[in-house]
Amino acid sequence: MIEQELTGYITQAFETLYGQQPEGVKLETTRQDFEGDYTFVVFPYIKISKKNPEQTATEVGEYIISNTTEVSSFNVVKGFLNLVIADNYWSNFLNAAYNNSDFGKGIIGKEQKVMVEYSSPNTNKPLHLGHTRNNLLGWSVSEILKANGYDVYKANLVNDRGIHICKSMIAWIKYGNGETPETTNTKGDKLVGKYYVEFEKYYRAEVKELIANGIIEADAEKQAPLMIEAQEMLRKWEAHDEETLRIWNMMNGWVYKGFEETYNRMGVDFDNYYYESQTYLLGKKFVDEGLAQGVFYKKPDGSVWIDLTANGLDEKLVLRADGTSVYITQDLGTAQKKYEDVGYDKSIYVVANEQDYHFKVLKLILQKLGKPYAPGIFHLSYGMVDLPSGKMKSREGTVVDADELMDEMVQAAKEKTTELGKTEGFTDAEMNHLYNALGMGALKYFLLKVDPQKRMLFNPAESIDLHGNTGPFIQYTHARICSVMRTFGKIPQPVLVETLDKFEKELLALLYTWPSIIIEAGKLYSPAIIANYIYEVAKEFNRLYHELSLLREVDETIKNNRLAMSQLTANVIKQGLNILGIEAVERM
RNA sequence: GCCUCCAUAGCUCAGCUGGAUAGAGCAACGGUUUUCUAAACCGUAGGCCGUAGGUUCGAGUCCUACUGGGGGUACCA
Repeated sequence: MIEQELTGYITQAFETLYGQQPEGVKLETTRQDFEGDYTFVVFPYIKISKKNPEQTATEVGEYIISNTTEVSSFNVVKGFLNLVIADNYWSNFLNAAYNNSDFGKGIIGKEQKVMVEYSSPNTNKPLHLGHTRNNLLGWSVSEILKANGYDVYKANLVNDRGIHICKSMIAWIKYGNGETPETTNTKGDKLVGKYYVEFEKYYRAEVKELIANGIIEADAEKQAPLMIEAQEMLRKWEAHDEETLRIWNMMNGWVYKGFEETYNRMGVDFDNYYYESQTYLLGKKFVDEGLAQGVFYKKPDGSVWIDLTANGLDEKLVLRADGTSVYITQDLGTAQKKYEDVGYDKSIYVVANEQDYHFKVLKLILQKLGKPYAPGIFHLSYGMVDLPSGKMKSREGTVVDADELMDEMVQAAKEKTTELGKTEGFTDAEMNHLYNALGMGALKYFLLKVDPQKRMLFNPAESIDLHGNTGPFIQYTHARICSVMRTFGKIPQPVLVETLDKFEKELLALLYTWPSIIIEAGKLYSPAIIANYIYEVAKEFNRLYHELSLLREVDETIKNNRLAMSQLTANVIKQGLNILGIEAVERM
């Protein structure tokens, strides 16, 4: 990388000029308004030079000019030394990157296995906007890690047992009249979700009545007959009651079929599935292990705890007095199972930030138990999605359903495409494919361009916009380049040159950073970094496209180079879009 | 109460390990097409970076306090 070479030269310059090496020399990219590509800030080093900032910068600049070939000129503004990289350096880069089919691909993760758990839905209701962010994030982070050379396993931990499932089952038994997805022509997850809401409705009515009879709310919530029934059903489930298991299997089956459809449409997939109904028992052997090691302790009632107060946390229950496991017990077991399955070096959990405490505890317990895989555990904590109307609550039905959301986005893309009327010669199938690619592109980009850690606001009107910093804008830029290439009809070949136009140089300098962008996105597990970068690339290209001619350029060398860098731009955009799960269409 | 995350333009977001005059998109206003795709490009306007201190040659970025908001602190998952 050029930056390392430059820092080396700067260190050399100090050594020769002032007889001492500066520590930790850093370079930054020069701000737009100044001339130059890289900037060295001399303020921290004037102690070494014992000269004023301007003088120091000038001397270092002169040394670099006369001792290197990469830097063609420099200028000094106050204590800032701006270095201009020679045009032929960028020309060389174009040549090298253009002929390197692996350009952008990293090797940091070579020989390392990483498991990414995401989605992890409950099977009592359909997927909504929050899951959509989770799914897209998890899938995209997996792609980023692959691009960094990791061996990636995508895992889904299906939350298929518990009181919430029983609620849907009770409501279906009581009020369902034997309805099935087939008889009602409803997606399975939607049907089950409908009964979850039904349960809540009848249950609330019962609670209200009890309160009217003078019972306080907290007690009413426990005493309501429906709740007692649900708990009874959970006990039956744990006791392997045949009829309960039959209904449970049947209704979960409906849900899985529905989820599969949604996942397919969203373009996400999994390599390993884990079911909580199977993993909830796995944690129990940890309990014995922890007790034996003295990491856990038993209270008189028989419940098992871990004291984390020394780590600034609380005491945490790991096993109930009746011997049943809790959330954390199950997750301990699952972590172990995953490790046995793939032997991961890293294990990423894509789970909302409301679980921060849980994962802190999980990792800490595994560390205390001396598990070799504990240090590799990382909770990718992402922010919730808010609506302009406030928070989403599934029990109250104020959610944005994932399927409906996708429908709306695709519909909006269809309307816009029809309005622009550029799809002459498309078959109906191609047309539908395009609407889908654009609608999903808009949705995915909208959700992924925001830093995962931040909570975000989902404004439907804004998400449907296809201009500016959006997926379709980037897709458009790609399609535009493809169109030029179709007209050109050949594969352009770059030619080494000594001088470049300002726009060409800026585009090349931006493309030059692509490999480091992939590395950074991998370190931070952030698709947003990829999204913002390809947006910059698209904007920079559109600027060049507007200012300079490609096919109309008369100088053959310049024309070839411009086309080659256009092609390289398209390649980078395509790679970036694909990492986000967005299709790079060739016509739109 | 305690813990934790967040606060940047009217709105949605960038701003890398502290560096020069804080950047985009949307919305508003104005301009660019005798066609290499205008889903584009250019311009105008819009900011005491929540408040107050501190560290530093230098702070949106680091530290402290405060204000406002989210989440957590369950023998729910």
